[in-house]
Amino acid sequence: MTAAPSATRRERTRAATIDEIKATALDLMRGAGTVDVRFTDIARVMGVTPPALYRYFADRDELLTALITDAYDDLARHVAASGAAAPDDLGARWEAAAQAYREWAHREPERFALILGLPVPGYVAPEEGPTSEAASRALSQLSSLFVEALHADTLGAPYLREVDPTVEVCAHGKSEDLEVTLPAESFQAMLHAWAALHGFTSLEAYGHLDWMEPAARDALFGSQVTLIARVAGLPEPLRA
Amino acid sequence: MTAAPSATRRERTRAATIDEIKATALDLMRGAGTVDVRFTDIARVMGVTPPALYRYFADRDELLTALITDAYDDLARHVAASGAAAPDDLGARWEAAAQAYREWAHREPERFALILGLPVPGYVAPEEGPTSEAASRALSQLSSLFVEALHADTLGAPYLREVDPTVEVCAHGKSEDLEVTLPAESFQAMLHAWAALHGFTSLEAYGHLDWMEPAARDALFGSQVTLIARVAGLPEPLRA
DNA sequence: TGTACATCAGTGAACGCGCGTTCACTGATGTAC
DNA sequence: TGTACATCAGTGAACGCGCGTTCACTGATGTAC
Repeated sequence: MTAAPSATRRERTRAATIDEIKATALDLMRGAGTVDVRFTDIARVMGVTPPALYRYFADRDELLTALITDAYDDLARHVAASGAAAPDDLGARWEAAAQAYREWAHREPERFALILGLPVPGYVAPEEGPTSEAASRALSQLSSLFVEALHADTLGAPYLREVDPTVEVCAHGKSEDLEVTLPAESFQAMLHAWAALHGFTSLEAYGHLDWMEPAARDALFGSQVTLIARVAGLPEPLRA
Repeated sequence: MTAAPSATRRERTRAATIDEIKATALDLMRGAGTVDVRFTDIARVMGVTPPALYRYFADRDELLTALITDAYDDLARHVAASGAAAPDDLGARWEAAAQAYREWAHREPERFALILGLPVPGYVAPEEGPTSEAASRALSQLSSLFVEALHADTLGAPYLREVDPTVEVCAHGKSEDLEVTLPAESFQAMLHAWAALHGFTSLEAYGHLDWMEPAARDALFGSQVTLIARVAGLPEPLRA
Protein backbone atom coordinates (compact mmCIF):
# COMPACT_ATOMS: atom_id res chain seq x y z
CA MET A 1 0.00 0.00 0.00
CA THR A 2 2.76 2.46 0.83
CA ALA A 3 5.07 3.56 -1.95
CA ALA A 4 8.65 2.40 -2.11
CA PRO A 5 11.05 4.71 -0.26
CA SER A 6 12.82 5.48 -3.53
CA ALA A 7 9.65 7.03 -4.97
CA THR A 8 9.57 10.69 -5.73
CA ARG A 9 7.75 13.05 -3.42
CA ARG A 10 4.86 13.30 -5.86
CA GLU A 11 4.56 9.54 -5.98
CA ARG A 12 4.60 9.34 -2.22
CA THR A 13 1.87 11.90 -1.71
CA ARG A 14 -0.10 10.25 -4.44
CA ALA A 15 0.17 6.89 -2.69
CA ALA A 16 -0.77 8.53 0.59
CA THR A 17 -3.88 10.02 -0.99
CA ILE A 18 -4.89 6.64 -2.39
CA ASP A 19 -4.51 5.20 1.08
CA GLU A 20 -6.55 8.03 2.54
CA ILE A 21 -9.34 7.48 0.01
CA LYS A 22 -9.50 3.79 0.84
CA ALA A 23 -9.32 4.40 4.58
CA THR A 24 -12.09 6.98 4.34
CA ALA A 25 -14.24 4.62 2.30
CA LEU A 26 -13.79 1.94 4.95
CA ASP A 27 -14.64 4.37 7.74
CA LEU A 28 -17.84 5.29 5.97
CA MET A 29 -18.71 1.65 5.43
CA ARG A 30 -18.13 0.93 9.10
CA GLY A 31 -20.21 3.92 10.09
CA ALA A 32 -23.12 2.95 7.87
CA GLY A 33 -22.82 -0.79 8.37
CA THR A 34 -22.98 -1.25 4.63
CA VAL A 35 -20.86 -2.42 1.79
CA ASP A 36 -21.90 0.58 -0.30
CA VAL A 37 -19.47 3.35 -1.00
CA ARG A 38 -20.24 6.81 -2.36
CA PHE A 39 -17.67 9.03 -4.02
CA THR A 40 -19.55 12.09 -2.85
CA ASP A 41 -19.32 11.07 0.80
CA ILE A 42 -15.65 10.18 0.59
CA ALA A 43 -14.86 13.54 -0.98
CA ARG A 44 -16.88 15.43 1.64
CA VAL A 45 -15.08 13.71 4.52
CA MET A 46 -11.71 14.31 2.90
CA GLY A 47 -12.50 17.95 2.24
CA VAL A 48 -12.16 17.79 -1.52
CA THR A 49 -14.64 17.83 -4.38
CA PRO A 50 -15.89 14.54 -5.85
CA PRO A 51 -14.21 14.91 -9.25
CA ALA A 52 -10.83 15.00 -7.51
CA LEU A 53 -11.16 11.29 -6.77
CA TYR A 54 -11.14 10.47 -10.46
CA ARG A 55 -7.42 11.30 -10.48
CA TYR A 56 -6.94 8.13 -8.42
CA PHE A 57 -9.68 5.72 -9.44
CA ALA A 58 -11.27 5.48 -12.87
CA ASP A 59 -14.66 4.83 -11.31
CA ARG A 60 -16.44 3.41 -8.29
CA ASP A 61 -15.85 -0.18 -9.33
CA GLU A 62 -12.11 0.33 -9.45
CA LEU A 63 -12.14 1.58 -5.88
CA LEU A 64 -14.30 -1.38 -4.90
CA THR A 65 -11.85 -3.79 -6.49
CA ALA A 66 -9.01 -2.21 -4.56
CA LEU A 67 -10.94 -2.48 -1.31
CA ILE A 68 -11.69 -6.15 -1.93
CA THR A 69 -8.10 -6.98 -2.79
CA ASP A 70 -6.88 -5.12 0.28
CA ALA A 71 -9.35 -6.95 2.48
CA TYR A 72 -8.18 -10.33 1.24
CA ASP A 73 -4.58 -9.31 1.84
CA ASP A 74 -5.31 -7.99 5.28
CA LEU A 75 -7.21 -11.10 6.36
CA ALA A 76 -4.48 -13.34 4.96
CA ARG A 77 -1.82 -11.31 6.75
CA HIS A 78 -3.63 -11.60 10.05
CA VAL A 79 -4.13 -15.34 9.74
CA ALA A 80 -0.54 -15.84 8.64
CA ALA A 81 0.87 -13.70 11.44
CA SER A 82 -1.09 -15.63 14.05
CA GLY A 83 1.04 -18.74 13.64
CA ALA A 84 4.39 -17.08 14.12
CA ALA A 85 4.47 -17.57 17.90
CA ALA A 86 4.63 -21.37 17.77
CA PRO A 87 5.64 -22.46 14.29
CA ASP A 88 6.21 -26.08 15.36
CA ASP A 89 2.98 -26.59 17.28
CA LEU A 90 0.30 -27.56 14.77
CA GLY A 91 -2.49 -27.53 17.32
CA ALA A 92 -1.58 -24.10 18.59
CA ARG A 93 -1.24 -22.78 15.07
CA TRP A 94 -4.73 -23.97 14.19
CA GLU A 95 -6.24 -22.35 17.27
CA ALA A 96 -4.39 -19.13 16.60
CA ALA A 97 -5.40 -19.07 12.94
CA ALA A 98 -9.04 -19.72 13.80
CA GLN A 99 -8.99 -16.96 16.42
CA ALA A 100 -7.37 -14.58 13.96
CA TYR A 101 -9.99 -15.31 11.32
CA ARG A 102 -12.78 -14.84 13.85
CA GLU A 103 -11.36 -11.68 15.37
CA TRP A 104 -10.75 -10.04 12.04
CA ALA A 105 -14.31 -10.71 10.92
CA HIS A 106 -15.74 -9.53 14.22
CA ARG A 107 -13.71 -6.35 14.13
CA GLU A 108 -14.50 -5.64 10.48
CA PRO A 109 -17.82 -7.22 9.53
CA GLU A 110 -18.24 -4.96 6.52
CA ARG A 111 -14.92 -5.94 5.00
CA PHE A 112 -15.68 -9.55 5.80
CA ALA A 113 -18.99 -9.26 3.99
CA LEU A 114 -17.21 -7.55 1.13
CA ILE A 115 -15.02 -10.53 0.39
CA LEU A 116 -17.01 -13.48 1.71
CA GLY A 117 -20.62 -12.38 1.64
CA LEU A 118 -23.07 -12.02 -1.21
CA PRO A 119 -20.95 -10.66 -4.06
CA VAL A 120 -21.42 -6.95 -4.56
CA PRO A 121 -23.20 -6.12 -7.81
CA GLY A 122 -21.35 -4.11 -10.41
CA TYR A 123 -18.14 -5.68 -9.31
CA VAL A 124 -16.87 -8.45 -11.52
CA ALA A 125 -13.72 -10.16 -10.39
CA PRO A 126 -11.00 -9.67 -12.98
CA GLU A 127 -10.27 -12.98 -14.68
CA GLU A 128 -7.26 -14.61 -13.05
CA GLY A 129 -6.69 -11.20 -11.56
CA PRO A 130 -5.35 -9.97 -8.25
CA THR A 131 -8.51 -10.91 -6.35
CA SER A 132 -8.30 -14.65 -6.76
CA GLU A 133 -4.59 -14.47 -6.20
CA ALA A 134 -5.16 -12.80 -2.85
CA ALA A 135 -7.84 -15.32 -2.04
CA SER A 136 -5.51 -18.17 -2.76
CA ARG A 137 -2.86 -16.71 -0.53
CA ALA A 138 -5.36 -16.41 2.31
CA LEU A 139 -6.48 -20.01 1.93
CA SER A 140 -2.99 -21.42 1.55
CA GLN A 141 -2.31 -20.35 5.10
CA LEU A 142 -4.93 -22.74 6.31
CA SER A 143 -4.10 -25.51 3.92
CA SER A 144 -0.47 -25.74 4.99
CA LEU A 145 -1.67 -26.80 8.43
CA PHE A 146 -3.46 -29.78 7.03
CA VAL A 147 -0.66 -30.75 4.71
CA GLU A 148 1.68 -30.86 7.68
CA ALA A 149 -0.86 -32.82 9.68
CA LEU A 150 -0.94 -35.40 6.94
CA HIS A 151 2.82 -35.67 7.00
CA ALA A 152 2.66 -36.12 10.77
CA ASP A 153 0.17 -38.89 10.00
CA THR A 154 -2.45 -37.56 12.39
CA LEU A 155 -4.80 -36.22 9.77
CA GLY A 156 -8.33 -37.35 9.41
CA ALA A 157 -8.40 -39.96 12.11
CA PRO A 158 -10.81 -41.52 12.39
CA TYR A 159 -13.40 -40.00 10.09
CA LEU A 160 -11.83 -38.27 7.19
CA ARG A 161 -9.89 -40.86 5.28
CA GLU A 162 -12.40 -41.48 2.52
CA VAL A 163 -12.27 -38.88 -0.24
CA ASP A 164 -14.74 -38.87 -3.07
CA PRO A 165 -13.11 -39.13 -6.55
CA THR A 166 -14.65 -35.82 -7.65
CA VAL A 167 -13.14 -34.10 -4.63
CA GLU A 168 -9.83 -35.70 -5.42
CA VAL A 169 -9.92 -34.19 -8.91
CA CYS A 170 -10.57 -30.79 -7.36
CA ALA A 171 -7.64 -31.19 -5.01
CA HIS A 172 -5.33 -31.95 -7.92
CA GLY A 173 -6.61 -28.90 -9.76
CA LYS A 174 -5.95 -26.68 -6.78
CA SER A 175 -2.50 -28.18 -6.35
CA GLU A 176 -1.58 -27.08 -9.85
CA ASP A 177 -3.06 -23.60 -9.39
CA LEU A 178 -1.21 -23.00 -6.16
CA GLU A 179 1.92 -24.81 -7.33
CA VAL A 180 2.08 -26.81 -4.12
CA THR A 181 1.47 -30.42 -3.29
CA LEU A 182 -1.96 -30.60 -1.72
CA PRO A 183 -3.02 -34.18 -0.98
CA ALA A 184 -6.72 -34.85 -1.34
CA GLU A 185 -7.11 -35.80 2.33
CA SER A 186 -5.56 -32.53 3.44
CA PHE A 187 -7.67 -30.63 0.94
CA GLN A 188 -10.88 -32.16 2.19
CA ALA A 189 -10.01 -31.75 5.85
CA MET A 190 -9.12 -28.14 5.26
CA LEU A 191 -12.41 -27.37 3.55
CA HIS A 192 -14.39 -29.01 6.31
CA ALA A 193 -12.49 -27.07 8.91
CA TRP A 194 -12.80 -23.84 6.98
CA ALA A 195 -16.53 -24.26 6.51
CA ALA A 196 -17.14 -24.85 10.20
CA LEU A 197 -14.89 -21.98 11.18
CA HIS A 198 -16.49 -19.71 8.62
CA GLY A 199 -19.99 -20.56 9.80
CA PHE A 200 -19.45 -19.58 13.40
CA THR A 201 -17.44 -16.57 12.34
CA SER A 202 -20.02 -15.11 10.00
CA LEU A 203 -22.93 -15.74 12.29
CA GLU A 204 -21.10 -13.89 15.04
CA ALA A 205 -19.70 -11.11 12.85
CA TYR A 206 -23.12 -10.27 11.42
CA GLY A 207 -24.66 -10.12 14.87
CA HIS A 208 -26.75 -13.25 14.66
CA LEU A 209 -25.32 -14.54 17.93
CA ASP A 210 -25.81 -11.28 19.81
CA TRP A 211 -28.44 -12.92 21.96
CA MET A 212 -25.59 -14.82 23.66
CA GLU A 213 -23.32 -13.32 26.27
CA PRO A 214 -19.85 -12.55 24.87
CA ALA A 215 -18.35 -15.02 27.35
CA ALA A 216 -20.67 -17.75 26.12
CA ARG A 217 -19.75 -16.98 22.52
CA ASP A 218 -16.08 -17.26 23.44
CA ALA A 219 -16.65 -20.60 25.14
CA LEU A 220 -18.70 -21.89 22.24
CA PHE A 221 -16.10 -20.82 19.73
CA GLY A 222 -13.42 -22.49 21.80
CA SER A 223 -15.20 -25.80 21.90
CA GLN A 224 -16.01 -25.59 18.19
CA VAL A 225 -12.36 -25.04 17.34
CA THR A 226 -11.27 -27.91 19.57
CA LEU A 227 -13.93 -30.12 18.06
CA ILE A 228 -12.79 -29.39 14.53
CA ALA A 229 -9.19 -30.02 15.48
CA ARG A 230 -9.98 -33.38 17.03
CA VAL A 231 -12.10 -34.47 14.13
CA ALA A 232 -9.62 -33.33 11.53
CA GLY A 233 -6.76 -35.02 13.30
CA LEU A 234 -4.84 -31.94 14.29
CA PRO A 235 -2.97 -32.53 17.52
CA GLU A 236 -3.68 -30.84 20.83
CA PRO A 237 -1.72 -27.66 21.44
CA LEU A 238 1.48 -28.48 23.28
CA ARG A 239 0.93 -26.12 26.19
CA ALA A 240 -1.03 -27.83 28.95
CA MET B 1 -49.66 -14.64 3.11
CA THR B 2 -52.92 -15.46 1.42
CA ALA B 3 -56.09 -14.03 2.89
CA ALA B 4 -58.59 -16.24 4.66
CA PRO B 5 -61.25 -17.64 2.34
CA SER B 6 -63.93 -15.79 4.29
CA ALA B 7 -62.36 -12.46 3.35
CA THR B 8 -64.25 -10.07 1.15
CA ARG B 9 -63.32 -9.69 -2.47
CA ARG B 10 -61.61 -6.41 -1.76
CA GLU B 11 -59.56 -8.00 0.99
CA ARG B 12 -58.60 -10.85 -1.29
CA THR B 13 -57.41 -8.63 -4.12
CA ARG B 14 -55.57 -6.52 -1.59
CA ALA B 15 -53.76 -9.56 -0.23
CA ALA B 16 -53.00 -10.66 -3.79
CA THR B 17 -51.47 -7.27 -4.56
CA ILE B 18 -49.33 -7.43 -1.44
CA ASP B 19 -48.12 -10.83 -2.55
CA GLU B 20 -47.41 -9.50 -6.02
CA ILE B 21 -45.41 -6.60 -4.64
CA LYS B 22 -43.28 -8.90 -2.54
CA ALA B 23 -42.84 -11.40 -5.36
CA THR B 24 -41.82 -8.61 -7.73
CA ALA B 25 -39.35 -7.25 -5.20
CA LEU B 26 -37.80 -10.70 -4.88
CA ASP B 27 -37.60 -11.12 -8.64
CA LEU B 28 -35.77 -7.83 -8.91
CA MET B 29 -33.40 -8.81 -6.13
CA ARG B 30 -32.66 -12.08 -7.84
CA GLY B 31 -32.12 -10.33 -11.14
CA ALA B 32 -29.74 -7.78 -9.70
CA GLY B 33 -28.05 -10.09 -7.22
CA THR B 34 -28.59 -7.55 -4.51
CA VAL B 35 -30.48 -7.09 -1.32
CA ASP B 36 -31.56 -3.62 -2.39
CA VAL B 37 -35.11 -2.93 -3.36
CA ARG B 38 -36.47 0.13 -5.16
CA PHE B 39 -40.12 1.16 -5.08
CA THR B 40 -39.75 2.72 -8.51
CA ASP B 41 -38.58 -0.52 -10.09
CA ILE B 42 -41.27 -2.61 -8.45
CA ALA B 43 -43.94 -0.21 -9.67
CA ARG B 44 -42.55 -0.19 -13.20
CA VAL B 45 -42.53 -3.98 -13.42
CA MET B 46 -46.05 -4.17 -12.01
CA GLY B 47 -47.29 -1.52 -14.41
CA VAL B 48 -48.39 0.96 -11.76
CA THR B 49 -47.03 4.25 -10.51
CA PRO B 50 -44.72 4.29 -7.49
CA PRO B 51 -47.12 6.12 -5.14
CA ALA B 52 -49.60 3.27 -5.54
CA LEU B 53 -47.34 1.08 -3.41
CA TYR B 54 -47.86 3.32 -0.42
CA ARG B 55 -51.38 1.93 -0.14
CA TYR B 56 -49.75 -1.34 0.92
CA PHE B 57 -46.53 -0.46 2.69
CA ALA B 58 -45.89 2.67 4.72
CA ASP B 59 -42.35 2.90 3.38
CA ARG B 60 -39.43 0.89 2.03
CA ASP B 61 -38.44 -0.39 5.44
CA GLU B 62 -41.85 -1.90 6.04
CA LEU B 63 -41.59 -3.85 2.80
CA LEU B 64 -38.12 -4.94 3.79
CA THR B 65 -39.36 -6.16 7.15
CA ALA B 66 -42.06 -8.18 5.43
CA LEU B 67 -39.53 -9.72 3.07
CA ILE B 68 -37.26 -10.68 5.95
CA THR B 69 -40.08 -12.21 7.96
CA ASP B 70 -41.28 -14.13 4.91
CA ALA B 71 -37.78 -15.41 4.23
CA TYR B 72 -37.43 -16.73 7.78
CA ASP B 73 -40.80 -18.40 7.51
CA ASP B 74 -40.01 -19.92 4.14
CA LEU B 75 -36.67 -21.29 5.25
CA ALA B 76 -38.19 -22.68 8.45
CA ARG B 77 -41.00 -24.29 6.45
CA HIS B 78 -38.55 -25.95 4.10
CA VAL B 79 -36.38 -27.29 6.88
CA ALA B 80 -39.42 -28.49 8.82
CA ALA B 81 -40.98 -30.17 5.80
CA SER B 82 -37.77 -32.03 5.05
CA GLY B 83 -38.13 -34.29 8.07
CA ALA B 84 -41.66 -35.47 7.36
CA ALA B 85 -40.57 -38.48 5.31
CA ALA B 86 -38.90 -40.32 8.18
CA PRO B 87 -40.03 -38.82 11.48
CA ASP B 88 -38.51 -41.61 13.56
CA ASP B 89 -35.09 -41.68 11.91
CA LEU B 90 -32.96 -39.03 13.61
CA GLY B 91 -30.03 -39.51 11.26
CA ALA B 92 -32.15 -39.21 8.16
CA ARG B 93 -33.92 -36.17 9.55
CA TRP B 94 -30.61 -34.44 10.17
CA GLU B 95 -29.40 -35.13 6.64
CA ALA B 96 -32.67 -33.97 5.17
CA ALA B 97 -32.73 -30.81 7.24
CA ALA B 98 -29.17 -29.99 6.29
CA GLN B 99 -29.91 -30.57 2.61
CA ALA B 100 -33.02 -28.41 2.84
CA TYR B 101 -31.08 -25.58 4.45
CA ARG B 102 -28.38 -25.85 1.83
CA GLU B 103 -30.73 -26.08 -1.12
CA TRP B 104 -32.84 -23.16 -0.02
CA ALA B 105 -29.79 -20.96 0.34
CA HIS B 106 -28.37 -22.07 -2.99
CA ARG B 107 -31.65 -21.42 -4.76
CA GLU B 108 -32.19 -18.06 -3.11
CA PRO B 109 -28.87 -16.53 -2.13
CA GLU B 110 -30.33 -13.05 -1.94
CA ARG B 111 -33.01 -14.02 0.55
CA PHE B 112 -30.42 -16.00 2.48
CA ALA B 113 -28.21 -12.93 2.65
CA LEU B 114 -31.22 -10.88 3.66
CA ILE B 115 -31.78 -12.87 6.84
CA LEU B 116 -28.35 -14.29 7.66
CA GLY B 117 -25.88 -11.94 6.03
CA LEU B 118 -24.66 -8.51 7.04
CA PRO B 119 -27.79 -6.81 8.40
CA VAL B 120 -29.31 -4.40 5.91
CA PRO B 121 -28.99 -0.79 7.00
CA GLY B 122 -32.14 1.17 7.66
CA TYR B 123 -33.81 -1.96 8.84
CA VAL B 124 -34.05 -2.29 12.59
CA ALA B 125 -35.62 -5.47 13.86
CA PRO B 126 -38.75 -4.64 15.80
CA GLU B 127 -38.19 -5.39 19.50
CA GLU B 128 -39.52 -8.84 20.33
CA GLY B 129 -41.30 -8.55 17.02
CA PRO B 130 -42.23 -10.99 14.30
CA THR B 131 -38.67 -11.29 13.03
CA SER B 132 -37.11 -12.90 16.06
CA GLU B 133 -40.21 -15.03 16.45
CA ALA B 134 -39.76 -16.40 12.94
CA ALA B 135 -36.06 -16.88 13.60
CA SER B 136 -36.83 -18.90 16.69
CA ARG B 137 -39.23 -21.09 14.82
CA ALA B 138 -36.59 -21.80 12.19
CA LEU B 139 -33.99 -22.74 14.77
CA SER B 140 -36.34 -24.83 16.86
CA GLN B 141 -36.60 -27.23 13.95
CA LEU B 142 -32.94 -27.97 14.29
CA SER B 143 -32.85 -28.00 18.06
CA SER B 144 -35.53 -30.65 18.39
CA LEU B 145 -33.18 -33.08 16.65
CA PHE B 146 -30.57 -32.65 19.30
CA VAL B 147 -33.00 -32.78 22.16
CA GLU B 148 -34.21 -36.14 20.87
CA ALA B 149 -30.63 -37.30 20.41
CA LEU B 150 -29.96 -36.50 24.05
CA HIS B 151 -32.98 -38.55 25.10
CA ALA B 152 -31.72 -41.42 22.97
CA ASP B 153 -28.46 -40.98 24.89
CA THR B 154 -26.33 -40.80 21.76
CA LEU B 155 -25.65 -37.10 21.92
CA GLY B 156 -22.21 -35.65 22.16
CA ALA B 157 -20.24 -38.85 22.29
CA PRO B 158 -17.38 -38.64 22.69
CA TYR B 159 -16.48 -34.97 22.41
CA LEU B 160 -19.35 -32.80 23.42
CA ARG B 161 -20.17 -33.61 26.98
CA GLU B 162 -18.43 -30.66 28.60
CA VAL B 163 -20.47 -27.50 28.51
CA ASP B 164 -19.07 -24.23 29.75
CA PRO B 165 -21.14 -22.62 32.55
CA THR B 166 -21.72 -19.48 30.48
CA VAL B 167 -23.11 -21.55 27.64
CA GLU B 168 -25.31 -23.36 30.12
CA VAL B 169 -26.80 -20.06 31.24
CA CYS B 170 -27.53 -19.22 27.61
CA ALA B 171 -29.24 -22.54 27.10
CA HIS B 172 -31.50 -21.92 30.07
CA GLY B 173 -32.37 -18.49 28.76
CA LYS B 174 -33.28 -19.89 25.36
CA SER B 175 -35.34 -22.60 26.99
CA GLU B 176 -37.48 -19.97 28.66
CA ASP B 177 -37.83 -17.90 25.50
CA LEU B 178 -38.91 -20.86 23.42
CA GLU B 179 -40.94 -22.39 26.23
CA VAL B 180 -39.35 -25.78 25.66
CA THR B 181 -36.86 -27.83 27.59
CA LEU B 182 -33.51 -27.41 25.89
CA PRO B 183 -30.71 -29.18 27.76
CA ALA B 184 -27.36 -27.44 27.61
CA GLU B 185 -25.68 -30.37 25.85
CA SER B 186 -28.30 -30.35 23.11
CA PHE B 187 -28.07 -26.60 22.85
CA GLN B 188 -24.31 -26.68 22.40
CA ALA B 189 -24.38 -29.56 19.94
CA MET B 190 -27.03 -27.81 17.90
CA LEU B 191 -25.06 -24.60 17.67
CA HIS B 192 -21.92 -26.43 16.60
CA ALA B 193 -23.85 -28.31 13.97
CA TRP B 194 -25.63 -25.21 12.78
CA ALA B 195 -22.38 -23.24 12.52
CA ALA B 196 -20.71 -25.92 10.41
CA LEU B 197 -23.76 -26.33 8.22
CA HIS B 198 -24.12 -22.59 7.84
CA GLY B 199 -20.50 -22.16 6.88
CA PHE B 200 -20.57 -24.55 3.97
CA THR B 201 -23.98 -23.31 2.94
CA SER B 202 -23.07 -19.66 2.79
CA LEU B 203 -19.76 -20.21 1.06
CA GLU B 204 -21.55 -22.19 -1.62
CA ALA B 205 -24.60 -19.93 -1.89
CA TYR B 206 -22.48 -16.83 -2.39
CA GLY B 207 -20.44 -18.49 -5.10
CA HIS B 208 -17.21 -18.86 -3.17
CA LEU B 209 -17.01 -22.55 -4.01
CA ASP B 210 -17.72 -22.09 -7.71
CA TRP B 211 -14.20 -23.17 -8.53
CA MET B 212 -15.26 -26.71 -7.56
CA GLU B 213 -17.31 -29.00 -9.79
CA PRO B 214 -20.92 -29.31 -8.63
CA ALA B 215 -20.41 -33.03 -8.07
CA ALA B 216 -17.41 -32.33 -5.85
CA ARG B 217 -19.42 -29.78 -3.87
CA ASP B 218 -22.14 -32.36 -3.37
CA ALA B 219 -19.64 -34.94 -2.18
CA LEU B 220 -17.97 -32.48 0.14
CA PHE B 221 -21.28 -31.39 1.60
CA GLY B 222 -22.23 -35.00 2.12
CA SER B 223 -19.09 -35.81 4.03
CA GLN B 224 -19.38 -32.62 6.07
CA VAL B 225 -22.92 -33.50 7.08
CA THR B 226 -21.91 -37.06 8.00
CA LEU B 227 -18.97 -35.73 9.93
CA ILE B 228 -21.13 -33.37 11.96
CA ALA B 229 -23.62 -36.12 12.66
CA ARG B 230 -20.93 -38.48 13.92
CA VAL B 231 -19.32 -35.88 16.09
CA ALA B 232 -22.59 -34.64 17.51
CA GLY B 233 -23.73 -38.14 18.30
CA LEU B 234 -26.62 -38.30 15.88
CA PRO B 235 -27.15 -41.86 14.67
CA GLU B 236 -26.57 -43.10 11.13
CA PRO B 237 -29.62 -42.92 8.90
CA LEU B 238 -31.47 -46.24 9.07
CA ARG B 239 -31.46 -46.91 5.32
CA ALA B 240 -28.29 -48.77 4.33
C1' DT C 1 21.10 28.97 -9.75
C1' DG C 2 17.55 30.55 -12.70
C1' DT C 3 14.32 30.27 -16.20
C1' DA C 4 10.82 27.80 -19.50
C1' DC C 5 8.18 24.20 -19.90
C1' DA C 6 5.55 19.95 -18.70
C1' DT C 7 2.96 17.51 -15.48
C1' DC C 8 -0.36 16.87 -12.27
C1' DA C 9 -4.02 17.84 -8.33
C1' DG C 10 -7.96 19.91 -7.54
C1' DT C 11 -11.96 23.21 -8.69
C1' DG C 12 -16.57 24.61 -9.99
C1' DA C 13 -20.11 24.30 -13.05
C1' DA C 14 -22.92 21.40 -15.45
C1' DC C 15 -25.46 17.15 -17.34
C1' DG C 16 -28.60 13.50 -16.90
C1' DC C 17 -30.65 10.68 -14.08
C1' DG C 18 -33.13 8.40 -10.44
C1' DC C 19 -34.82 8.05 -5.90
C1' DG C 20 -38.49 8.21 -1.87
C1' DT C 21 -42.29 10.48 -0.62
C1' DT C 22 -46.54 14.02 -0.33
C1' DC C 23 -50.71 15.55 -1.99
C1' DA C 24 -55.04 16.67 -4.16
C1' DC C 25 -57.70 14.35 -7.14
C1' DT C 26 -60.49 10.74 -10.21
C1' DG C 27 -62.86 6.72 -10.87
C1' DA C 28 -64.25 2.32 -9.44
C1' DT C 29 -65.90 -0.83 -5.94
C1' DG C 30 -68.51 -1.99 -1.96
C1' DT C 31 -72.26 -0.86 1.67
C1' DA C 32 -76.57 0.77 3.87
C1' DC C 33 -80.99 1.92 3.56
C1' DT D 1 -83.88 -3.87 -6.65
C1' DG D 2 -82.36 0.77 -6.76
C1' DT D 3 -80.32 4.76 -5.07
C1' DA D 4 -76.96 7.66 -1.95
C1' DC D 5 -73.04 7.48 0.31
C1' DA D 6 -68.48 5.80 1.99
C1' DT D 7 -64.35 3.52 1.05
C1' DC D 8 -60.50 2.52 -1.34
C1' DA D 9 -56.95 1.93 -5.45
C1' DG D 10 -54.45 4.30 -8.38
C1' DT D 11 -52.94 8.70 -10.92
C1' DG D 12 -50.06 12.59 -12.14
C1' DA D 13 -47.66 16.38 -10.75
C1' DA D 14 -44.48 18.06 -7.75
C1' DC D 15 -40.72 18.57 -4.04
C1' DG D 16 -36.20 17.98 -2.44
C1' DC D 17 -32.42 15.56 -2.73
C1' DG D 18 -28.37 13.02 -4.05
C1' DC D 19 -25.69 10.43 -7.18
C1' DG D 20 -21.77 9.37 -10.79
C1' DT D 21 -19.39 11.43 -14.13
C1' DT D 22 -17.51 15.06 -17.87
C1' DC D 23 -15.12 19.05 -18.90
C1' DA D 24 -12.53 23.27 -19.31
C1' DC D 25 -9.83 25.56 -16.35
C1' DT D 26 -6.44 27.36 -12.43
C1' DG D 27 -2.63 26.98 -9.65
C1' DA D 28 1.01 24.46 -7.75
C1' DT D 29 4.76 21.16 -8.15
C1' DG D 30 8.41 18.99 -10.53
C1' DT D 31 11.88 18.75 -14.59
C1' DA D 32 15.22 20.03 -18.20
C1' DC D 33 18.34 22.96 -19.89
